[in-house]
Amino acid sequence: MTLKARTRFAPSPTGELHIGGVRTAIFSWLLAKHTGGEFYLRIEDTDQERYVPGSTRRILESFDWLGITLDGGPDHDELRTMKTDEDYPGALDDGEYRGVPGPFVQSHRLPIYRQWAEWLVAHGYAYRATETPEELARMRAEAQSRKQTFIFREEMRLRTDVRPDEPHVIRMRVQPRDGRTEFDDLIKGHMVFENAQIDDQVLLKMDGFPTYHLAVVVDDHLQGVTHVLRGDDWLPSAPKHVLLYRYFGWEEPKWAHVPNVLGTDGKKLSKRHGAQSVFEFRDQGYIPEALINFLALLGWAPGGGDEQSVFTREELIAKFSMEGVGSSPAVFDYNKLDWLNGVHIRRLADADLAGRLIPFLAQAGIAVDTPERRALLLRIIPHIKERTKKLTDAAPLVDFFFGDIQTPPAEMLIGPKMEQHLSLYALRETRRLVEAVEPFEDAPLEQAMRKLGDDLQLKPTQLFTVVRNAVTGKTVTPPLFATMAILGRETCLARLDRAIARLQSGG
RNA sequence: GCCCCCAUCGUCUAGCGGUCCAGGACGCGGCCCUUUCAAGGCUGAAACACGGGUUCGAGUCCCGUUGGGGGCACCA
Repeated sequence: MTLKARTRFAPSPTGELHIGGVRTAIFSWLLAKHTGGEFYLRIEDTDQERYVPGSTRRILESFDWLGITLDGGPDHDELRTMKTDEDYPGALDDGEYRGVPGPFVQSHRLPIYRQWAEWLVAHGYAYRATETPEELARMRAEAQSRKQTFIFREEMRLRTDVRPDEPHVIRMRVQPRDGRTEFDDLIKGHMVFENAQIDDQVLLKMDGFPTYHLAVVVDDHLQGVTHVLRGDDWLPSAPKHVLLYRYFGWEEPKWAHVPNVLGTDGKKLSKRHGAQSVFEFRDQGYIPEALINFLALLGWAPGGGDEQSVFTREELIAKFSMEGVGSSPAVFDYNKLDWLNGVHIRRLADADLAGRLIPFLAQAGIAVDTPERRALLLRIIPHIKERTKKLTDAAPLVDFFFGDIQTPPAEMLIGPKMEQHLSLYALRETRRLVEAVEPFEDAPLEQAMRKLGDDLQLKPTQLFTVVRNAVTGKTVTPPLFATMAILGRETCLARLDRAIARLQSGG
């Protein structure tokens, strides 16, 4: 039995939850759940400038929609006391869940970072500096003009007599200076970095906030994180974190730098490259089951000869392992997502699908707002399920059930390779049949219609096309006889009458 | 400029030295089923970036080249 993993997802509240980030979150969550451990959320709001009000709430809502439950994260109280009120109904009231200690919002942990930064100074692992961003930019530019890489070291300080009570930053002291820092990454393998390449990173900013580098290390340690999963764009700064763990004398977590998700253009997924928030996927009619399945497969495969590609959440949790995570970046493929979405839609129970469809139908102007209409939708579901790839596909398939139709133009009422009078005759005969069929159900209708087709010496396609178009006003519909049965005798008769009238006059 | 990562069909991938003239899935073509559209079944085309090694033997190990990506902030 593997040890229980505790993982976290630690976004900064700077906007919507992005699918690239979601995938990392999914891997983290799967790893935690696979081992029976915990997965929690931490909000990294240490950059006051980039803070976007409402994004924490949106992040919470995203996980809610995805069905990824958190074992820890900001509670109502904490959310309310953020820079802006970020309270979310789905958040829990407990101050601590499953033993993961909070607070979970970094701006609520400031004294902790200060304390550990001072600890580093006191123990010789960090020092105070006063260079302003402007001065640093100048130094950087100068180094560049001499074609040198700018790596900040304490002897470059403009002033060395920094007193603790004046404004300053705390920088880590990278040492040994000529050594190298090595660590093992679950995905990338053994990593070696020259310390000479690592700069004396600012750990505590002038405004009293920590930088990511300090905060992530302190929090991950204090909150018992066992596996650090994050995008591999963090790889170059990982040695700084490794060094900090060693300075503090803390046990290192397992590192896992997950390859990025690329856009179709081969570039890192970002706002400008077609990357989308989970809400956009939700609004486009994708269901969370499919999105999770798809994202999990982007970079992970069961391996060992297992060629399964459709997974439920539970199956993913059961089969996920870090060994299955690949080391190369993956391109987001909408074709496959669409297919998977269809697969998972087909797996939904009718009532479940109906419930998910209702908001999309409403969006399209189809109100399913009464028990009768709901029952109607439920009757239709079995016939549209396998025709629905995205929830947005349903509306055009069902609208003629819920409202009246435009009487189709005459040319639409003439069947393939048929004359007008023949089509008209077929329609009239169908009308008589519809009036008479008993019971007015799928099978009897089919039987009668097929016989009619034979009698008229029409191919099924010919007769059925004419009738379909007349009764639905569409050329693409669910299967005809079920459609007619659900529409009901009266509606079918009325529409046939109108079609007959149209064809009579339209000729 | 410096540092780092990556490299099997168009895409996601299996492959952890021989069982691979490279398997699966999406997509694409064809056929079947068929009242439209789907769904489903069968089937076809489609890949080990290149060059050196190591080895009896390399898609699999090593080095280099090329190509892609990422990082070099008091942003995460």
